[in-house]
Amino acid sequence: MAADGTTGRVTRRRVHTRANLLGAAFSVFAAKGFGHVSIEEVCEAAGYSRGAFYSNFSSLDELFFALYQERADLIAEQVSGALALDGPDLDVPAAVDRVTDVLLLDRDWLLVKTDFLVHAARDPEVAHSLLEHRARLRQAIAGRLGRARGHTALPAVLVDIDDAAHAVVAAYDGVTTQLLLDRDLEHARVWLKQLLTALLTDGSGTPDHTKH
Amino acid sequence: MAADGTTGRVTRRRVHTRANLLGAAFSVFAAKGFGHVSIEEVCEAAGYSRGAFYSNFSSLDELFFALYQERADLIAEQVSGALALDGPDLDVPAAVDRVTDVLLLDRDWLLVKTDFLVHAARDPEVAHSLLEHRARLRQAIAGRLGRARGHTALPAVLVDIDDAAHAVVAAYDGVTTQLLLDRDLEHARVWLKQLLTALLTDGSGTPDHTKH
DNA sequence: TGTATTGGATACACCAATGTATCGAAAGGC
DNA sequence: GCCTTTCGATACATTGGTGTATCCAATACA
Repeated sequence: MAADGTTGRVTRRRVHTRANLLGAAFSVFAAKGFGHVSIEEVCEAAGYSRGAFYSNFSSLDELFFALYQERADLIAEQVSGALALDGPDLDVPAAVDRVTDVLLLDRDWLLVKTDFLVHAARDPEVAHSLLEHRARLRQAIAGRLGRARGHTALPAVLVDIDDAAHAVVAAYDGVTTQLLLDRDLEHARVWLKQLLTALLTDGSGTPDHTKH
Repeated sequence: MAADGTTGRVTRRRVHTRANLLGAAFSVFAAKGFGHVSIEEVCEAAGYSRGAFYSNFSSLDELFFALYQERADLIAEQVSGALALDGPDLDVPAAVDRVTDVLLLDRDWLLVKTDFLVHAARDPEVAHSLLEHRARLRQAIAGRLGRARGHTALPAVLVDIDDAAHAVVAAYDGVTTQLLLDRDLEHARVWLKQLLTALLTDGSGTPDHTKH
């Protein structure tokens, strides 16, 4: 049998090999891009034979999907953690800093994520799952913004907290795109903070002149 | 000989078939994504044999690159046109509207462009050419913003016109990502305008309550 | 510890795509 | 309109990846 949820007997090395395959796949996908990767390459990188692969997954697509889910959950957790980290409210700039660091740290993840985006853009079902992940992120952000409200006034056009959260994600996506091309992580960090500040304050905030 | 610049003799149907191949490739790439497309598929879609392909290009990568260049130039022209369209200065909102329409109109182009991004992210040479294209866009935008200066004040954090142009592109990228997933063109248009307004004004602009 | 069961390796047949080499047919120069 | 050059079609050999079927080894449970 393949990777169906039914647990006929239990397993132990199975989960191990599955994890290894996923880990190796992550590296290979990041390096070559989904669509330029063969099942054999993944197996070789993980140190397994193709038999192991087909025992755990039924296709590359399935593995890719599982891989994305796993990592996306992890990131979502980290972001939530970074947002919840400080006290009951306030200190948006600090939160922005922490989130920025979490989101932009791992170039490999950005690559895989973008591959997945391209994949999802052509498959409504996959797209749905990605949209859900993004919704989760937005909720965490919106919740955090709600707690901080009153301290920082939003610009007139972003009255709605939900809109503000949307804007944050859009800024993140925009900066990600640039970062993928110029590989300038430091600049991306600064830049994302700058963007978020512009979006989340009404302009009367600290006129921070931390320029390139 | 293949596709070298040296014009031994002239041609005529050659340019025609080349254009056909590029056109067909655009559709096929948009539908399936680069990396899931074979040379044969492109040829079949264009109504040619593989001989024709190898006579005009030496690899799929080369064709993809040529395709991107062609379309990117076209878009850049359109954007410049839309920006230059109104008088010597002013009317940022109108310009925003026109540019928004140009940039988000063609889903197929967004798909191909994102594929190209993913491709470029792994190949510095390709990345360089994409960065140049983006720089051209930014220049056009910055120029336009310069002419409009004084009428709309930028937020404190975006003092530099160049930074503002950067922000516009980032907003575009961010909205593109969302649009690829939810396919809601109308919402994306509204949303991009909203974002740009938030970024390009100091918050004292029209409190436009055009909400979803 | 023995044994029923599962996990993964090996071997196989198969297909799809690639790149090349050759040839007939357009097209342009004269 | 002839003849040379170029373009593109066809045929071929080759490769690389896929999926399946079979078999041995590791593992859970008694």
